[in-house]
Amino acid sequence: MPTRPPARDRLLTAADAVLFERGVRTTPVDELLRQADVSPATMYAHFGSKEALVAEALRRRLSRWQQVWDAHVLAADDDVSRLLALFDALAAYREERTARWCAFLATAAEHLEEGEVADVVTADTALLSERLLHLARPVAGARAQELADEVLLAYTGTLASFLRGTPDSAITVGRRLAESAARAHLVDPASTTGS
Amino acid sequence: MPTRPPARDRLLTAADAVLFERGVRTTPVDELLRQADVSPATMYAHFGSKEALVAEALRRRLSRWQQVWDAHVLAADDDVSRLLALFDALAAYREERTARWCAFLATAAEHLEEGEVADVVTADTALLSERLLHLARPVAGARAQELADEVLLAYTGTLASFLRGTPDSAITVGRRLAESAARAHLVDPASTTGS
DNA sequence: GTCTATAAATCGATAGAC
DNA sequence: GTCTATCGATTTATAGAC
Repeated sequence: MPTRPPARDRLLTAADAVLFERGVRTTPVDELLRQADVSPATMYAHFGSKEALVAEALRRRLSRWQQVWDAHVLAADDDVSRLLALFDALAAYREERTARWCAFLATAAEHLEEGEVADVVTADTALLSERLLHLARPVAGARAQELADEVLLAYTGTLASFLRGTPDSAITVGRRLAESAARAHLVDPASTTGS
Repeated sequence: MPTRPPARDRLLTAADAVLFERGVRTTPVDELLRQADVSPATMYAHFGSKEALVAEALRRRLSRWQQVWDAHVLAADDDVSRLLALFDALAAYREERTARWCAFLATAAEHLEEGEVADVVTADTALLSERLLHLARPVAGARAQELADEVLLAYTGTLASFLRGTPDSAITVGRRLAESAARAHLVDPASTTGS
């Protein structure tokens, strides 16, 4: 018979499930403790603060998200598809993890202060910027930065669209927008200068 | 000599200045009272709750934003420019009012519950959807809905990009993305069917 | 209409025992 | 490592006087 996971894991599981659906600031520590069936003292023994628990949950999210994105980039078979794999990965990721919109942007919106949590949010943006620039290079050459900026904005727009009550169609629209941008760079002769 | 504005106006001014820069939930009523130099009792006599004050501040924002957008649409002199005036209006609006990203999306992100506040957020999205569909009609004809969706997503992406620390370049990138989408529809013969 | 003072509730974190 | 009980701070909202 299956052993019950340790308190630390139960806390992280509960945090991941509730925090980014109900909101980080909106969810009291109490709620996490109830869902994980853990006492306050145990939680503070493991993490030291709510902030630290949130940061650890976010780091796990970022790590998993990176994996999913990687897999979809590898599965794609041409340069444009690899660039747009971001949107396919998003669709897949949203099926395995629940979140109202984007855990990182949501946390950025709620936490102005600097600290451990803000660092993970920054790391997410850095990951997106670097990888998109890399993936845009074969498509747009010397103008890769421009294209990467456009794809990141379309991706960010897709995520924020969920706040407007838009259903999954936002992924389709965002992908289409990014595809238009990619094609615009493909037919542009100046863009292949650096390839 | 200038008469001091009544307490109600001072409260709304302070709310507009602080609430959407520091965050609605993050800003205590106390802070607004101090900035407006108004006592708690007076505030609750006028508005009844923090929620109601926030809602009124948001309604004023929406009203002013609509004015600015209108002016930029009227100033534009062709169909594509009128559609993209949204981004020029945003640039202008951001110079006269301070906000971390978008007052409406930020409020949507912080408030899950239904109520007065959520209604204003919904009204903002409805305003954008309806007007963009109208403005996209002359450009994309029967495919106006597709184009309107794309422009709204690019706009939403521009706003949310501010959370990533992107400076004003987000407006430029978003506008470029929307322009690509518009041009893609212009050269598409199927899109003018309904014009 | 506006004030001072305080109630009432919520929430993050700790003390001390097992 | 984990628990029960509680502290201390913060925050929304109200009571009662002027």
